[in-house]
Amino acid sequence: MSSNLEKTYNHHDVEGRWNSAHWESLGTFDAESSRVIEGDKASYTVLMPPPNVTGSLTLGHVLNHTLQDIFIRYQRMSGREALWLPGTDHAGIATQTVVEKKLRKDGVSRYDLGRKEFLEHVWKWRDEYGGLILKQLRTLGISCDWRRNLFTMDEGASSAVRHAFVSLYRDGLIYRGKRIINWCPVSQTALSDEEVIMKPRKDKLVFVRYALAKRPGEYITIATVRPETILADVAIAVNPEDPRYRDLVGELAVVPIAGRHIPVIADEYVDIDFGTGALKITPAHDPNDFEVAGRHNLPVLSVVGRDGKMIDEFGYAGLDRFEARERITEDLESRGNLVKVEEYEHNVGYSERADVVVEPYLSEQWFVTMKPLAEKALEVVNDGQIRFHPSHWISTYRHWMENIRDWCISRQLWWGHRIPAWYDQEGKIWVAESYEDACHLAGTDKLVQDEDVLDTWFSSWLWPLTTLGWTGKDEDNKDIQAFYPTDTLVTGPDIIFFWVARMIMAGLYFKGDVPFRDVYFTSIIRDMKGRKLSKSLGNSPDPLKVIDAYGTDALRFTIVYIAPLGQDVLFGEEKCEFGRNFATKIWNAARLVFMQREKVFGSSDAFSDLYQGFTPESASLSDAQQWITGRYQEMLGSYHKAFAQFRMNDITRIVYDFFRGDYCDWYLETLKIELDGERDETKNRHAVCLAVYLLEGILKVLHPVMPFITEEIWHHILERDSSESIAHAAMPQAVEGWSDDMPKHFSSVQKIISETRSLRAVFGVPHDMKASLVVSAPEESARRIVTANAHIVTRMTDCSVTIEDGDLPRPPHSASSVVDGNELFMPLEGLISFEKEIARLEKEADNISSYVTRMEKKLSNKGFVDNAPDEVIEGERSKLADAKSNLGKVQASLEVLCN
RNA sequence: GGGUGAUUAGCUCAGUUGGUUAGAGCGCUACCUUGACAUGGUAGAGGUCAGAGGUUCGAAUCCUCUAUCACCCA
Repeated sequence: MSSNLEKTYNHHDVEGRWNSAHWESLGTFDAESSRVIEGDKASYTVLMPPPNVTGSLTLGHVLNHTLQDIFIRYQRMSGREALWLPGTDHAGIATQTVVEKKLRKDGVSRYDLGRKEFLEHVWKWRDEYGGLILKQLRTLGISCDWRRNLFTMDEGASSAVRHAFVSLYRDGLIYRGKRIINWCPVSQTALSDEEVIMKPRKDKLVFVRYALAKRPGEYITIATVRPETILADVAIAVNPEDPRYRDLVGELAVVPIAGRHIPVIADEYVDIDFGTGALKITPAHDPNDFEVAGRHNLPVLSVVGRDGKMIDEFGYAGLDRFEARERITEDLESRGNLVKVEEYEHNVGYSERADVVVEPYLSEQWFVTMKPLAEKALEVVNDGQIRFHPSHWISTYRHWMENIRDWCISRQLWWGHRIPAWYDQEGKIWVAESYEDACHLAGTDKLVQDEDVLDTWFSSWLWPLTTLGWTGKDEDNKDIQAFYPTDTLVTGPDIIFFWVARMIMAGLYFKGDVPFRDVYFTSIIRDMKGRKLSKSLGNSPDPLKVIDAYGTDALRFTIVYIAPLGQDVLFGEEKCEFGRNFATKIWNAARLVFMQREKVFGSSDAFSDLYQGFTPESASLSDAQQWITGRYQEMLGSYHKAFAQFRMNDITRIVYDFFRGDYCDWYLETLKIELDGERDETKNRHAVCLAVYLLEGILKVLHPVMPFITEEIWHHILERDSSESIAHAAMPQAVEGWSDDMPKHFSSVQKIISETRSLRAVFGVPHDMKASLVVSAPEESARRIVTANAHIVTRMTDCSVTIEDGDLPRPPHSASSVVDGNELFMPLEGLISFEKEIARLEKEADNISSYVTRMEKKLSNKGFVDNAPDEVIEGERSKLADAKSNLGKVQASLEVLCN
């Protein structure tokens, strides 16, 4: 006999036993293209969003990876060749920063070491610490094919990056140009627009007057939040429609401090209502000004350098830009140019990694032309080739795609994929996949490679291809044939532009097909006060500590249960009590079932022989058994439907409700009673088989969410080798029509039990006192059902049960109630103050009669009767009839009591 | 300024195409530890479904406006 479970559930034991190393050594979660190509299995592929190699496990990862694991395990159990592709990304800025910081402690800068030696340090760091996140992910019990783990800097992935760059360049979609880009003065690199976070910031709006060169004593006043860039002004612009300034257009203004003469120009870009309506134009330090300057053929002057310090010729050089701002404001005041200063709150761009204000900076950078890529990528989402869950993200995606700007992909870093572009001695650009190829093209070996590296996302956007072994060079390998396009992508909505959109572009461009079919956007996790989790707030719980305290299964279950599709999640560690309690409940329910199995079956073989061929269809079922089997079928139906609709938290809800509400609270209670009362060995054996059968079904549907505890209990159902896994068991399917055909007798028994318990409680019948219950049922069929289940009613209510036909006069001094047209009486002789019962019945009668009034009004409404569908009207009529009959019975009870 | 979403019990949230006397968990109250489980069981209290209009025989559900909050993009 498979032994019973330990008396108490210990998640450390169970989760230790079925750990990742165990399954990895067995290859349990490895997927093979041969089983798809040569076998007839359908494939199902999930791409892990590569966590940052510098990262450590967060609750966001927990939610995200749990969801991916749920999808992959569900599909694996549903018979598909399920491949989950893991990996990490090299996180250019973050990693380089971490390593530089470490070196700085030893007083060494990357420039001291030189590029080659610095990169050796980074690789060393990565080998030492980069595996942390992967190790932590394994504690989540996730079922990826770890053999295929990929790092974006691996040779295959790097080759793919070079290939992608070269193809895009040759197709004219990559170019190099001098543009205003977002510059991070701390990391000293360019950033893409997406890496800039807009944050509200309080600044001073400074009003400055510029003297007009040809009109002594006259001024034009502008408003700016960046007075330090006045030194780089090349014009003052006004709106051509603005009557205040019309006659000033064409005049020359004198730049304060700098003394330069600049023109007053007219441009529609200027907002008449902002500030004074006159705008200083500083093309080197503002992208919009840059465009204005372009339209008017104005020069471009810079006064802020790479490190955010001034580089002007007017005495501020070397000052930080914010310091210079203060100083210049003071100087403007002393020179009489300062008109006034206003407090001003506006949105300012900060660099994502270093959290400093980005500086618009004019420099030579590499860009990807996005428009042609975006058009196709938008099309496949618009026409449903790729589906978003929840679908409202389509609008955000569309908006971005329709207003897309070119992607700045060069970074002034050392850690990353070096741009495969070389310059010859004339400065001509040669783009090729290798130095040799470039020399060949250029006809010289005197080439110098571009110093910059590519944006990390330039490798991430190839992730659906590189994880399957695409290097850009070969024909499709077997993995690509079998597993591309992938199926489901689970990711946070915060990287919809960074990653999701760009992968779609890359998939279409390089492979001619979408990279995935469904994108599930996860919830964003916040703390109990609704604040974003952040290290600086100290409000992000350490998932490993939560796992230690509550168990992985508990955390996984809880976080999915509380994460509704498309809404933020408020997480507090203590919420995991919910999942932990649920796990304990499962454990204890299984123990009960196994105890009963031990009692009924003598030997392991006897049980296993009967159980292995057992189906509910093959047994003759009691009312309770029919009912629970029907409920099980309904549960399976809604479970699979929820999966098909990506309603992941409903899945946990559906299983939870069935298990607790139906299986434990009702069915297992009746099982105990039936096994106690029944002397028929065959019936008992069938009863146990059904209980185990349903338990096994529950374990299977729960397994994608709680892999550990379900594995453990599954191994106690039959003797199974530790190399076997429930992960490869077949997912149960609902039997068509089962629950429609099954009589629902037990439902009325449940109602009688609940009502009787309620009567006992409301009247305070002492729990240790056996009461008696009289069921007066007018229908013969109802009497039959109650009779058949009388022993269950008795045990579950602590009442002796008498069944009478409907003519029974009310027993004296009885509490009463009505269920499905049957009257329940509970004689309270000598126990209870009757006022209490009278009060209760009066309240009840009030409720019912107000309901009756409403229904009568509704049904006498001509509009309703004429317009509503017949079955609705029928339904309302029968509700009214039921209510009236209940009301009559309650009133009769009242009369009896009052007399 | 443009867009997206939210507002239901003290708290966190369900409520599937309009047709229930609006549900759950946590918390609260009362009672219950002899054999699965107190990380539990049974019963109970608690809601004008943000506000105002509208559509409809009928609105938590559809429409409009308002308020508050959150996020995204300028």
